[in-house]
Amino acid sequence: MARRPTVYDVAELAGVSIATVSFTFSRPERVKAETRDAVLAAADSVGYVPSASARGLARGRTGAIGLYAFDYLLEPSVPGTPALEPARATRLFPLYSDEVQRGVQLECRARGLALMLGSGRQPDQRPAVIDVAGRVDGLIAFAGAAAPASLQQVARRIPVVELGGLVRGQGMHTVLVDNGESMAELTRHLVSVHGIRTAAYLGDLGTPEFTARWEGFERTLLEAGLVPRGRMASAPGDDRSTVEALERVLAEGLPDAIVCSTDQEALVVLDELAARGLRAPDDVLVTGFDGIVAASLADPPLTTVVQPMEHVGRRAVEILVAALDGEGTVPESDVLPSALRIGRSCGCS
Amino acid sequence: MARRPTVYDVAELAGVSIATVSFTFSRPERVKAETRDAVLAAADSVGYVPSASARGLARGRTGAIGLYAFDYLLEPSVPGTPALEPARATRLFPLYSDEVQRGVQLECRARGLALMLGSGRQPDQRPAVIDVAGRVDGLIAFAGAAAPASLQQVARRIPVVELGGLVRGQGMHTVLVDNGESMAELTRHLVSVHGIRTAAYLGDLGTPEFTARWEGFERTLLEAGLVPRGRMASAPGDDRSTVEALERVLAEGLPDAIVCSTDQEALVVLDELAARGLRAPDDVLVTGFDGIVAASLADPPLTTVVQPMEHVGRRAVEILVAALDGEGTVPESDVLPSALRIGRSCGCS
DNA sequence: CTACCGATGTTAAGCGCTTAGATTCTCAGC
DNA sequence: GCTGAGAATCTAAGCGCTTAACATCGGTAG
Repeated sequence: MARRPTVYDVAELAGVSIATVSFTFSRPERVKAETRDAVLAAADSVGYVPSASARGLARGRTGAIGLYAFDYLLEPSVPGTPALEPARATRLFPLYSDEVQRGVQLECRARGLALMLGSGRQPDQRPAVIDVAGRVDGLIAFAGAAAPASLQQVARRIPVVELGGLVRGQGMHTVLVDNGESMAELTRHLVSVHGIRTAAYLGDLGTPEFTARWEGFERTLLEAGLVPRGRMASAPGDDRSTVEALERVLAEGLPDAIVCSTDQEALVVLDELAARGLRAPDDVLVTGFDGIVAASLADPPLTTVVQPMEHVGRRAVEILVAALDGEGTVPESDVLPSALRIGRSCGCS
Repeated sequence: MARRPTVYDVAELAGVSIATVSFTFSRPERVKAETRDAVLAAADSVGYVPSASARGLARGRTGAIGLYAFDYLLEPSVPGTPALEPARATRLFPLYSDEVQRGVQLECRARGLALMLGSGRQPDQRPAVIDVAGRVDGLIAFAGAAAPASLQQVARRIPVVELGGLVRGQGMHTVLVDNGESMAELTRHLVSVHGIRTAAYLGDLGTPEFTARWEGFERTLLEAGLVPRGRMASAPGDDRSTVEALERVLAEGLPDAIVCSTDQEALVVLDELAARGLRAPDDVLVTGFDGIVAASLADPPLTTVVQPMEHVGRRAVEILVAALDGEGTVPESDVLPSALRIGRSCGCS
């Protein structure tokens, strides 16, 4: 590549100072029309591409926001392999985070913001989230994707939205649904409509959202005078852990219902049950949480709580922008509505 | 926000020069272990987040690559609206570009690269692709998303992969499938298996890929001794144009088959046919191209050409990285395999 | 004719980091 | 104790852009 042309090259060619070149782009009204045209012509002719690094350094802001996500650790699908049919393909994509990311993207587009994507796979030792944070004016992170301490450190400098996180201090915000109440509603459905007496729960407590789901489940059963079986540790995206959790559940004897903390886990459960000749809802009721595409494509379709994923993403961007614009009243925490979606996995027709 | 701490702050606190701070992060082996620890401790204590702008400016590279995509112009889905069922929801997401983007993302993650997303919605007047280009070390763009001239300008400075584009000059690369042959194969299927005599084509010629598809279709019909009806202009994502194209087709009389340049258009065609009391494949055969999720969820499932979308994205990143590493032999153009997928919309069982 | 003004440009001082090259330390070898 | 070679660290010159502050140039009002 040839050396990148800079403002100096453009200025020289146009016969003006570099300040004028800069003003031509940033505040055209301060430059006489003909001068402006000359500068633009010069810029075109040398192929001027302004350096965002230099601009960011000089201005103190980059004009981009960052999204820090999990590291999926997916092995690449093998080329030449026949494409999966949709019920399978959608197990991998789009998942919860993909739908949220889409909302972030759409909102960034609408606002003319560039979006920087990062995740945990950086080869170096320093926390990768710091790396992303250094590039942007505001950061959105999925709870659990970055160490809370790193996030708090970042929040001291730029506004941070931790999706599904707790607000712990200045500069931190969160967007989520009422996980506890949503899970409670789902559980009440199982109790009052389907009359379950025993229910197992699969999921972990890695983030505040997950904790709230478990608590909503537990609370509801207790309120109904039922005794929840303990929680079996299982993590979305880690099928192994889910299978093991299910095995432990089955070892205790088949409950009336298996409530999972996410759709992803519930889908694994459906598969594993099938592998053992068991079927939902005939042998046991199964439910999920999130409302991902694959949930409705499953057989039977999952009964689940649908999160407004696109809006979670959009709202996060809105909050960031508000915080960056220095609006006084940026909410720390924003709770969006979710909706119970009845499929057939809970025994409804 | 407090003023961001800089290397100077860290250096002062650790009692070293800024150079040492810098080396601590970039070449730790050049710094004595205890000094290093002191610097890291100081960095932690002040909450140091290195500025990527400054680093990028000093180093001459940013460590990020860019993806420049279409501007969907989607209106936000209204919160509180009941979620669409999957056959509908997947009409909006994930589409071709989303699947490709996913490949780009996965490959970037695997390589520890940050990914900058941009699209045409920037409020200012200068070409938005230039803006993205200024932020990254290499750029991937969907053909048709950015003006060819802008892309060529960018390619003079950083490597560019135009997905589905033509290579026009130094620094430009492309990744695509053999669109002409794939479409020909699809068309041959219609001719030889289903014995069609007349076929209409819906699509535009906006990019080299689209042109190749049309040519593959036209050529195959001619080879079979059939006379292609003319091409009706229609664009994916612009349903209005597709509906109008279909109306023009119907005005000429129902052909045996309607071949669409993309799945998105074919799905609109299925809908519109249904609205007129017509049904594929009974009344007319319909085919698509791309292999998006919605294509298999349609009723009837679309017969289509499946592109290796994830791999298109991955390959683009690989090419960029190779070009950035200055490897001698970076292919200008990379043709990936595609596969015919028979659904029921072509009349197969 | 002078003083003043707005419009248009220019000068120059950074922004926070990297990195040649210079300097200082440390310590083995004599 | 002295020397020399690395090792460790520092000095200082940018990287390309923005922008406050200042200069210039008609034109106007008094």
